[in-house]
Amino acid sequence: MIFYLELKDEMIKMNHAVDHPRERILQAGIHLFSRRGFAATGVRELAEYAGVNLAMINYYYGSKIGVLKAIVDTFFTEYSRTVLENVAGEGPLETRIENLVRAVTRYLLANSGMMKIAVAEMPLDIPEVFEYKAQHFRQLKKLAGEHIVPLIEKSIGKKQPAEMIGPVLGGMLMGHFLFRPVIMAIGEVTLDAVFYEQYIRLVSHMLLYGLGKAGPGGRSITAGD
Amino acid sequence: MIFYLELKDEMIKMNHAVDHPRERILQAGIHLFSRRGFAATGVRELAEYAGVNLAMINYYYGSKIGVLKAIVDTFFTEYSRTVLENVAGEGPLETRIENLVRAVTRYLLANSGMMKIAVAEMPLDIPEVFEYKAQHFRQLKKLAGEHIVPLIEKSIGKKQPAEMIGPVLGGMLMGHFLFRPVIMAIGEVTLDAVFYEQYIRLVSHMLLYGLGKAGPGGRSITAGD
DNA sequence: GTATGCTCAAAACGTACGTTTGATTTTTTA
DNA sequence: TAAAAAATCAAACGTACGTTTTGAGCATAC
Repeated sequence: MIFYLELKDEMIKMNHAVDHPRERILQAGIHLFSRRGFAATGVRELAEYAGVNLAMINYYYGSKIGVLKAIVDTFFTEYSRTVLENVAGEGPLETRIENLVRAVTRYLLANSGMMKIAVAEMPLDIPEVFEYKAQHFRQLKKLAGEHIVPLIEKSIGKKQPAEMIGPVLGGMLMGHFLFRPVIMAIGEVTLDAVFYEQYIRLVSHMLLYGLGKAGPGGRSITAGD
Repeated sequence: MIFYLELKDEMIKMNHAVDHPRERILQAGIHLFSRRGFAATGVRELAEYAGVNLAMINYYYGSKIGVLKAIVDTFFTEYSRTVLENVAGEGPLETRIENLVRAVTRYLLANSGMMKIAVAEMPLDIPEVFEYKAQHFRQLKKLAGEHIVPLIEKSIGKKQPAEMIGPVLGGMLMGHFLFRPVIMAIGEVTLDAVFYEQYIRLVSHMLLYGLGKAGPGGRSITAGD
């Protein structure tokens, strides 16, 4: 369950925030926006799914877009924190990368709805929403510039803009979850814990060593380093 | 300009297919759906942007969703062909990967609107549309299984499901273009030909060698192979 | 020359949209 | 416990939606 301590002081006091209409609307928004799409989801549908009165949406969030902004805000905040907590530090590169991939994958697995909304469902033609997304993106770019770009430079030995590497990495990590509903529907693979453990190791390996032959142990690069 | 020879025989005969209302509607759909979103775009808005009469949309495509399906169909077909034409073959891995990244990047650069629609704007709650996407995804999965997975196995030495690698690769290549409008708005980097040449080399390198130290030349892995 | 296909403007179809209102109930405060 | 504040409700606001129909004008094909 997701908490939003920064939203309203009163929510901190409450011990059943999950049952609060405000939270119910948010969860309904995540569920419906990520499936039907933001524009295709009606406020009546949203209210019914949340089990609250129609007027409560505008009462708590001001507008339908207010719900969207709350979702996007939560996602980017939590995503940034997840990346930051796992990419910083001084341990060996292999450990840090695998921890990062594991943490981000687990977060996206638990919050793929929010991710889809944040990445794909934002109506960028609304200036207010666009600026909202740009603001969060600047944060992520700063994060990439401080922690990821140095790694790239060590590898390629050339300065690379943070605008390049952030989306590439993000897309790499998010790609699976954007297609997850379709992958599940095809049904030729079971998306269980075993799958994701293998997935995390695959992505970590690709991130560290790429497709190039890395030797039988899969770690020949660092072994000879 | 994009041609759709598979749509209708009559289009092949025409020498000004771009001016044809059918094509104008499709281009308008790509432009508007990718910016406002599919559900948020009205058919009157679509007709006006295309410069055709409102009734022409249903006349040619049956419904608003028909326009969407035509766009998605075109994208997946062209995307698959682009990947296939550049990943197959017997040349050195480095060359094939860089050619693949270059071709896909160029295609996505020219068709980022269609990509965004195909990846993000599909109303998956409509069974008909869902099945449409699943069908195309199966194709892509088969393609990945035949041409990409063998490369992975060479590197990691372990069988990996095609469902894993496809979306990871796709996300890696598409990530930048999903965020492109925001990147452009931030405006700290110019997305010109120079940028994309550097971008292609970065992604190719990451795909081949990852973030691991690849030596001063950036090719130490294959050099010692 | 008449049939067929294409394009148009305009109108109407019923439905659904996001938001607001004002009254009513519940909770908090003093 | 009485007054104030917050929360919840049903109903209505005007607008926009996707689609279909009408009837006319125009070109091309048989």
